[in-house]
Amino acid sequence: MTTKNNTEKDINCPAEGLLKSLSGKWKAQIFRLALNGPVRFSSLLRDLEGSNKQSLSVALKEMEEQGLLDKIIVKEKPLHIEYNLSGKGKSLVAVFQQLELIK
Amino acid sequence: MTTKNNTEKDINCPAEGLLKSLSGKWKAQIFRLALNGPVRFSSLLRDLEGSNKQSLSVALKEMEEQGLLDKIIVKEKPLHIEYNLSGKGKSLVAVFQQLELIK
DNA sequence: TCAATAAGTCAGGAAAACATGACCACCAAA
DNA sequence: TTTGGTGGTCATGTTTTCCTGACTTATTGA
Repeated sequence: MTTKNNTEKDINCPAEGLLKSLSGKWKAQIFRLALNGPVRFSSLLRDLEGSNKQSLSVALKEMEEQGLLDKIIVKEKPLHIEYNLSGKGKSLVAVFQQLELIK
Repeated sequence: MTTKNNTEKDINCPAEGLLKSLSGKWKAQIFRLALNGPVRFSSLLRDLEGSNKQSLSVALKEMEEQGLLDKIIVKEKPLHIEYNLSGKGKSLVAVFQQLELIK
């Protein structure tokens, strides 16, 4: 149940999976903030007005599963968790930049 | 009410609008079919298994509003309506091709 | 030891998206 | 003049997604 719908549709349209992986109320914004450096659960909760723990938790988990974010446990001083844009995530940046030109 | 959510979010993230414009159960598939030439309401209904009038109607309307599809009334022989990929729609193709490479 | 911060989970409800079936208007062929 | 195709709308119901509030575990600074 980690990844679910690898149905016929994904075969028909490879882009659909990626598209789905960024649909949802908070994912694009999380992605955007992650561009500026590692993001953290609690700071996202603060920065994304109107967001909530549950939704962010789910979004982060899914983005991690889809390989867009890397979750790393920082064992230093205040011991916390960071989410970083993965290689795959970074490769999406170019796509988004193209997208922004279209408007 | 033709275009609705030009809220702060769109200002923060120009790509989000486009992203949203292709989220939804049928839009990617409609887009895909529209690549091969004009699509029609009734043929979409036939070709997209599991689809229904209501959902297609809404999807087509939104894609039209977002400027991805052009709705044209063909006044010839059987008098029908065609949906064609607009210029903006076509410029998205390159983006999708890039997207497919990421997988 | 107490309170705070960080990062969550869980049950439940509200809201949004999607599907169903009935219906409608227009046109054309039989 | 009724049957069939095309392109829908509308009311309603189901399903999915999202939000809320209560609770949890671990770490840490006072």
